[in-house]
Amino acid sequence: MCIIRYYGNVTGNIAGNNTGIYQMAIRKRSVTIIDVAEAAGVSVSTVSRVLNNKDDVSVETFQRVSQVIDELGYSSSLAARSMRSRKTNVIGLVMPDVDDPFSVEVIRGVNRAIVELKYDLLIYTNGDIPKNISASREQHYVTLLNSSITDGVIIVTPVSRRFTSVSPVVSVDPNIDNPKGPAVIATNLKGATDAMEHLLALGHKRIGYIGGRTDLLSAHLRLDAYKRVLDQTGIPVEQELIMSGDFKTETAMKCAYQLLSLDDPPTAIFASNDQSAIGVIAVAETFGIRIPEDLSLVGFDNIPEAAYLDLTTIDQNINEMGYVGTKMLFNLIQGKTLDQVLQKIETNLIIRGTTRPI
Amino acid sequence: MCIIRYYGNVTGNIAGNNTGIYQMAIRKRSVTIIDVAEAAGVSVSTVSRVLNNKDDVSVETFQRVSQVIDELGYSSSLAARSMRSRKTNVIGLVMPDVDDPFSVEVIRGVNRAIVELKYDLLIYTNGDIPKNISASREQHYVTLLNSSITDGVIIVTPVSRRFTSVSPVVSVDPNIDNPKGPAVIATNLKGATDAMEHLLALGHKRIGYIGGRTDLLSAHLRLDAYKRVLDQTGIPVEQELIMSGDFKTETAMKCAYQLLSLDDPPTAIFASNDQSAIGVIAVAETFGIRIPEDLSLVGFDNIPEAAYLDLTTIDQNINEMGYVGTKMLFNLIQGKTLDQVLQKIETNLIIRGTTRPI
DNA sequence: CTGTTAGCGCCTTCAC
DNA sequence: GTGAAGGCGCTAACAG
Repeated sequence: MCIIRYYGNVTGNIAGNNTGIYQMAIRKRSVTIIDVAEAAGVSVSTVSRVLNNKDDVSVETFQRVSQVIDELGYSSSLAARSMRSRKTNVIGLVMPDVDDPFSVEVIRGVNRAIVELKYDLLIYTNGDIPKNISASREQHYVTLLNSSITDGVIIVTPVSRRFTSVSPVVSVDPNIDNPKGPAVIATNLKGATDAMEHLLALGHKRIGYIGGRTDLLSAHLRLDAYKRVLDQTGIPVEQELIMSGDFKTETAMKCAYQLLSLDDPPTAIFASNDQSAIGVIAVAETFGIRIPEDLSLVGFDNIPEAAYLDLTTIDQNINEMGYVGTKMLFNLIQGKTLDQVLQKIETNLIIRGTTRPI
Repeated sequence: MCIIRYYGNVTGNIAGNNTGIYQMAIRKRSVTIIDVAEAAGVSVSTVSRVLNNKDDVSVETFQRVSQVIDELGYSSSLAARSMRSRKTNVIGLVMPDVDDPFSVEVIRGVNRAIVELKYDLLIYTNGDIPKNISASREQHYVTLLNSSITDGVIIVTPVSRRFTSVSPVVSVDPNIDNPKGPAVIATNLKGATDAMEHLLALGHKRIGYIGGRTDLLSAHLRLDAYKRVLDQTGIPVEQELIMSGDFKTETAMKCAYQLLSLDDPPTAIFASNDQSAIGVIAVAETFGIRIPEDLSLVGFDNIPEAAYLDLTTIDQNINEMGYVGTKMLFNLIQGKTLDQVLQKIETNLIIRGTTRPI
């Protein structure tokens, strides 16, 4: 008849767990739906109805329960809620690394969509996924969120081709050729081609290249474009002009150092991302090489810093990728079919001050 | 005897819910502990023991179960898990807005600590908390995470003085004078004082000020410092030199416009944050006013962009604030007592190229 | 319109 | 060393 609750009440507790002594009998707990029900003198299901704005509750009851909820500062447990109903109104974002301009831009784009769609956002990261990434770990994160607390997840630069999941999964900038699931993909080939053609149009013939992380598809595609464009123009591809970086400024500095130390140094450098380009700028300065007078430079990504540095680059619309991905996910959650399972986001050449005719 | 499962199996499902027709009988579900138990020919409790590394399981059983877990790609439901046991190994971060340099820096700091502590991070945001912030909403987010899926949460720039929560809560840069709970606080007064003294030391006497969001404590403290330093130096505080901004570049541009349009314009401007300083730079340019030749400029925060702009500013060590806050939270979760409930993070004056003697 | 009942997936006693 | 039973907080079906 009467529901017995074994737990003590704790408010404003800010210290750690004091389990150990009263382990079993007294345990901290927060206000539950039962507390609300008792206080309002109704059943739990009625409270649940109020919580979920069902319309089969009398106005009077609704108000009374609402008031009690307010007074008790009650807020339903996400865990319990999502265990019963598949609908949580939050979407998940699995990030390889939150400490990276690319990721931050994706977050911004996702966030923009979230606000529009009136969803909540849960970003999941273990801080250094990239260092030990694998398909199974990715699957783990997806399962963690999707089988529990989110209505769907967006995963950024995944290596997996497909995911097993109860709820929809959208990949943003997947790290494989032909993802099986819905994905937002960048046009790396076109972007890199544009960059190269821009340099060639300016009359550059000796063009250095600083590569990106070899485990990333985008890096390969950009290098492919570099080679292909040279090939098509009849300019020989020279190994000494191709450096292998890792998308980081520091490594790019070493690459730039090598390139600029060549007997016949390049008159232009295509850095496979903006952070690498930043490394080139730094090194060029120490060499007394002026940009763009002595050296033209093109980056890739168009991260916010690029504008400050007046860097010519390829805008990858990273923000838009997050935005579009979220919209796709939303449609899937709604049970709609996608017009485009693979959504391409166009790149744009942004000509700024680091390139000029030879 | 035999456990009957009413659900169908679905793998690699990427489309939306197809409930509606078989609503009750067939529902998508992921691999559960029961599936693992059946496949391994043991009971669920045994699987649970393996999952939690209990030592009362025979090596043989342990291995067999582990293998099945791998094969099935099973991963326990965060929701269900955290409903039974208080330990989830993930900490929560409640952000006012992920689309903001300050927030991004805090995330980076938290992330750094997370990696060290081998915890997982769940960042929660509804995208536009600042627009409708209130103590009750904050409490809502804290409860949402803490009563469910995290072992503790960090909340950034909260307005609440205290939180009711089962697990520990640490405030970072709280938006109130004397927070009741553990908090990491910036030394806004000292920082702003340093900025002003730097300008005075350079010989500036007419110093303009661009304020921040009036709902933020930090903005008030910085303004206080501005006035106090002038007072102590015997320079009259002039209202026409004090503009009220909102920490945003656009608004700061209007303020800068007004300041520079004065009959007797200031020779220096102290912008209450770097984003405001960026606005000043933009407007000064349109006025043909050179920085630092004609106008000295100091910002506050030292966001990454500040370095590119060669902006003299106050480094608030935002990153460190997130890091320290996370460490504090960790200690609380471990049940330890804090040496310092209020942890101050010192500010530093970073002199760059936007200030010089008058 | 409201209460009762039955689990969601998991962990934790308590038996054996 | 292992299994059975109960319940965490909640929602959804079914009665009334």
